[in-house]
Amino acid sequence: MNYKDLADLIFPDAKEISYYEEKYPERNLPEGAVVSRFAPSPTGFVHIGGLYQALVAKEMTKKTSGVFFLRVEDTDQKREVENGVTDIVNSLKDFDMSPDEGMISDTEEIGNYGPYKQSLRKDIYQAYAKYLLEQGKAYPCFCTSDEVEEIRKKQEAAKIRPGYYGIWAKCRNLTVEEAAEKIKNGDKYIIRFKSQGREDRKIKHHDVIKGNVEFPENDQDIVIIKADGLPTYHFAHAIDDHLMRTTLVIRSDEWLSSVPLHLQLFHELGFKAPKYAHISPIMKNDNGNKRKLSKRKDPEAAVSYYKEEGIPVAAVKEYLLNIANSSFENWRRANPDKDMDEFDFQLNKMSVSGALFDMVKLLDIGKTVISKMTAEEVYKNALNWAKEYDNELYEMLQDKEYSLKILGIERGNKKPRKDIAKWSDVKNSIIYMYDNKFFNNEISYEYAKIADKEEISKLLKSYIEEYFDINDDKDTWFNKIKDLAEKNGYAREVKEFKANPEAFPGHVGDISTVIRVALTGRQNTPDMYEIMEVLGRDSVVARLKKAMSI
RNA sequence: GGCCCCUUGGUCAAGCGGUUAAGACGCAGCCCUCUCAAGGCUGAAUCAUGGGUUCGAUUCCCGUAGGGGUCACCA
Repeated sequence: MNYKDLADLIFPDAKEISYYEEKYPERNLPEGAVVSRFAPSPTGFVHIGGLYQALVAKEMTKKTSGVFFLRVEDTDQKREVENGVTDIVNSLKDFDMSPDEGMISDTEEIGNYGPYKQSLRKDIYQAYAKYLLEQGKAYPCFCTSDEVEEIRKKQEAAKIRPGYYGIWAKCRNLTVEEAAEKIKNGDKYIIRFKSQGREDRKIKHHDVIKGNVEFPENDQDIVIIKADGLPTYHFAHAIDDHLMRTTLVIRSDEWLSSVPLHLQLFHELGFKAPKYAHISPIMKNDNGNKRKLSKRKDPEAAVSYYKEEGIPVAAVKEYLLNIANSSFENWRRANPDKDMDEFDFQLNKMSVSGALFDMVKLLDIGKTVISKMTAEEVYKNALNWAKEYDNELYEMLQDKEYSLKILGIERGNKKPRKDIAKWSDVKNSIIYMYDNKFFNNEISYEYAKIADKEEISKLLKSYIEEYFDINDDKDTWFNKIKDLAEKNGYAREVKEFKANPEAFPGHVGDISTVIRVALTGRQNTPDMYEIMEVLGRDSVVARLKKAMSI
């Protein structure tokens, strides 16, 4: 009995690997095209770090006219979550990052290199496991988890490196006959890789982001096929990224220390290894310590959070791109109106250490992004968001024509208004413009310098009766407010007041504040002239009269 | 603990043997201004630490400290 016989005994039905090698040929792509992927596990919501990786992969493939595909790594059925795949697909879609190839729904996929769901690739992994078995590069291991645990305890007690390797790898030296007998006996087993590595030798590796790194060789006989017949991550990674012809593996840097193993696997399998780019995770400050953004503790770790909060998709992507290549923001300043895809993304410019997540900066980008949109675009996005997350806003926006006018205030000019960072800000910034909201809500008129009720009433009455005309142009309109100020003993100009503050009870700005508060219930608003224009004569008068009556 | 990686203002960071050590967010002040948001200007604030190497170290080397990762039939 030889290795081949043992392999046949274990995987009698597996195909020859040449079948798969022919089925998934080299891709026919232009020189330098990058094939990369996003390969998450469907274990819950998509993490912002995942989106970050996907964005980087997408940038690299787009830049080189390559292929970006989505592969679902569902080899751990215990951890799998309902709708896991759908969540992943939808999250990518939400950020306009759908893959060129791979899963496009829970069950559908596009592309010629599938299946793109690992649980559907069992026969492929087994074929390659059989191939390794035939060559004596893998072997069945009959150790129970208790036994493996036992070994580890001994190692710990003796203070030696833990693991299943060398002399500790009990099943490694079982003869083919012994193994076959156990199998025929019905003993449970898994398949291990028979490592030829030596811990006292180093391997050098160049990571596209981390640069040159040096590790001891891998000498662990890691599991490649689990008891359920599915592969472990390491084995699946080697098989899939080879067969799917991945040229660049972009993944979180927690994988960096597995590189020696992966390289070894590629080598023993006769595959050409891809390039690796290990990305530093996005961190968070937790009582002075940096830690990864955590699914459990940090709501902002979930990409769904950004959708719920209404943070614009473009803002999230630009922020992420900014973390990835800090030169992006300089480029953005120089090219405020270009599409972010025109930025020349450089993988090797990525930071080797993890960045702290900065919500304040993200929101600042959000403000800029929204300030550059047309009223129509703001309307569309806000409506879209409100439909799902804010009924009241959704109702308000039903009057499209009027909403557009409000959203158009101080927009589209050279220095557009920059006060909305996310869609959930919209309601608060426009609600007072709707008469049905304004008159039906309790208004707390908080005046500032001029706070005497009689004085306010007098001023407002005078303004309505003697000055206010909805048809005035802006200069006339403001001159009239100045007239109003002057007539009542206030300084006509702010400068005049500042030069001689004792001479006046206040100035034109204070008068404006009185009108503004009466008109909107707020001390701070966008340009009051535009507000009056949008509100229209009747509403302005009604509002001012209401304020007088209180 | 072993192995590996990292360390420039509060944050993201440029830098790659000689610089007044960019820029952005945030912060403070001023200007503009009918308020606010912006915008303009100005400012405070950084090379973890100890040794080397060198005419000269933020930059190169070693140590120390701190941080992160990894050591599963999880990915």
